Amino acid sequence: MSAVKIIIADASMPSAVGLRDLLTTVSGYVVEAIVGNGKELLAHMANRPCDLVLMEVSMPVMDGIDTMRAMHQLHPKVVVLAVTKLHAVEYINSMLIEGATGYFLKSGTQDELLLAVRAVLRGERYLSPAAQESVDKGYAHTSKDPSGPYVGLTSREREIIRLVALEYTNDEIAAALFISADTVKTHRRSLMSKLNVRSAAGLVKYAVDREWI
Amino acid sequence: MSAVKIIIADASMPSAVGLRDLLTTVSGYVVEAIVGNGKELLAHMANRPCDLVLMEVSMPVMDGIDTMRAMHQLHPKVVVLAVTKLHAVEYINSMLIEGATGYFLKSGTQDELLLAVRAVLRGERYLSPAAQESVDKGYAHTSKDPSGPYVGLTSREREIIRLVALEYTNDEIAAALFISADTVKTHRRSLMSKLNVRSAAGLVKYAVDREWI
DNA sequence: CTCACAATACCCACAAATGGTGATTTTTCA
DNA sequence: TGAAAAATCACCATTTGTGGGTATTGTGAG
Repeated sequence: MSAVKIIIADASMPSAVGLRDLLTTVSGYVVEAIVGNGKELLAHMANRPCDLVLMEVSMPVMDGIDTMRAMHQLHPKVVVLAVTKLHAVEYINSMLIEGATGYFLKSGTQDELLLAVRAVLRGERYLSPAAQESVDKGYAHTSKDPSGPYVGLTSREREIIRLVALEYTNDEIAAALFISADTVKTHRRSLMSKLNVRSAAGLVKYAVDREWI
Repeated sequence: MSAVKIIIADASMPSAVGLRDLLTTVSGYVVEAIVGNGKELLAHMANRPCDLVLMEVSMPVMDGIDTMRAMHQLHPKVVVLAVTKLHAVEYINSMLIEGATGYFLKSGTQDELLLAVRAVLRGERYLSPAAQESVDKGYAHTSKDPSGPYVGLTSREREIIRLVALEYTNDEIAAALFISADTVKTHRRSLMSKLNVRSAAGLVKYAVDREWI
C-alpha cells in the first residue's frame, strides 16, 4: 500500500519543521508540502491531492476555522488533524463542527502526536487530554452544545471585532466604516451574544486568537 | 574547540523539536535540553551551564521577558536569542533591554534562523527584518525610546491586568482582591500609561501575549 | 534614616460601553 | 419571487471606564 501524503499548514517555521521531522521518522508517511495559511493550503490542494492535513488553527490571512469550512466543501475526504496551542472550547468545537477529525495541543508529547495521527487516519476522533477536559468543562459551565451548529460571524462583524481589538472606540469605528455609531453598537451586541462573552475583553481575545489583528 | 551547548525554552513541542532538529544538522551545535518555561530553564541552568539559549517570549508560568531579566542577573555570559511569533515593538524592546542578543521571528526561514544563531554567537545583535521594521516604526510613531529603561509592572498591576483580561469589571476585581474599586481604577490608569495603550483592549492583548491568562 | 515607590483610597467630571426594544432596507439564496 | 439573513439606524436607561488631581501608609534600597 502507498504512503500517506501529508500537508502541514502552519505559519510558524520551527513548528512546521518539527511536525515534518516527527512524521518522517515514521515509515509510510510523506510530507508533501508545508504551507503558511489557509489560502496557500487550498491553492496547493487544488491540483495536488493529499490524504491528511495537519492544520494550525491560528494562522494569518485565512485561519484554521475558515479553512476547515472550505476544505469540508472542496475536499470532504481529506482527513484533518488540528494542531495548535489554543485550548478554549470555542475553537475545539468550531474545528470539530467544521469537519476536523482530531484536535492535538502543541503542549503534548511527540508520542501523543503520533498516536493522534494514527487515530485520525483510522477515522477515529482524537482529542488531547487537556482539550477533552476543556470541552467537558465548557459543556457543563456554559451549556454550549459541542455538537450544535457553529455560529459564524458575518463579514461586517469581523470588521467590527477587528477594530475593537485595535482599540478603536465605537465612534472611530463608525467613522472608519462610514456607518452610524448606533449600528456599531448593534454589531457589538450580536458579537458578544454570539461569542458568549461579557465585555470587549472577550471580543479582543477572540480576534487575537484568530489572528484577525 | 568544543561544541556550543544550547538549551531551547519553548512550551510548544513541535516548535522545540523543529528548532532542535535545525540546529543538530549543523556540526558544532549540541542541544542539551528542551524546557517548557522560564522556571524550568533556570532550574536546569543552575547546575548545568550552557552557551546559548533559544527562548520563546510567550511561555506559561514564567515568560521570556521575566526569564530574560533573571538570566541577566544569574548568568550574564549566556547568549540569548529570542525566538517567537510576537512582532510588536514592546516585546522586542523589552527582550533587548533585558539582555537578549537577537530577536528571531518564527515566520522566518530556516536559513535565517541559522544566520541569527551564528550572529548572536559572534556577539552581534540580530533582528529579523520584520522585527527591525517594527522597531523603526514604533520608534517614529510612538516616540518610545527603544534604548530607554524597561518599565516593569508591579505584582499588583499584574494581578489587575490579568483579571481585566478575564472579563472582570472593576467592581469584581475589587471584590476579588479585597480592595476598593477606586484603587482598581488607579492601577488601571498606571497600567494604561505604562503600556501606552488607549483602552482595555490594549491591556487584554498584552496579558494574552505574555500568557498571563 | 531618608527617599522612592508600591499600594491604597477618595474626589470630580466626562466619555464610552452595555442592555433593551423596535424598525427599515438590502442582500442572499433556495 | 419570497423568505431568511445581514446590515442599517434610532431611541431609551444604566453601568462601566477613562482622565484629572490629591493624599496617606508602608516598605525596601541606598
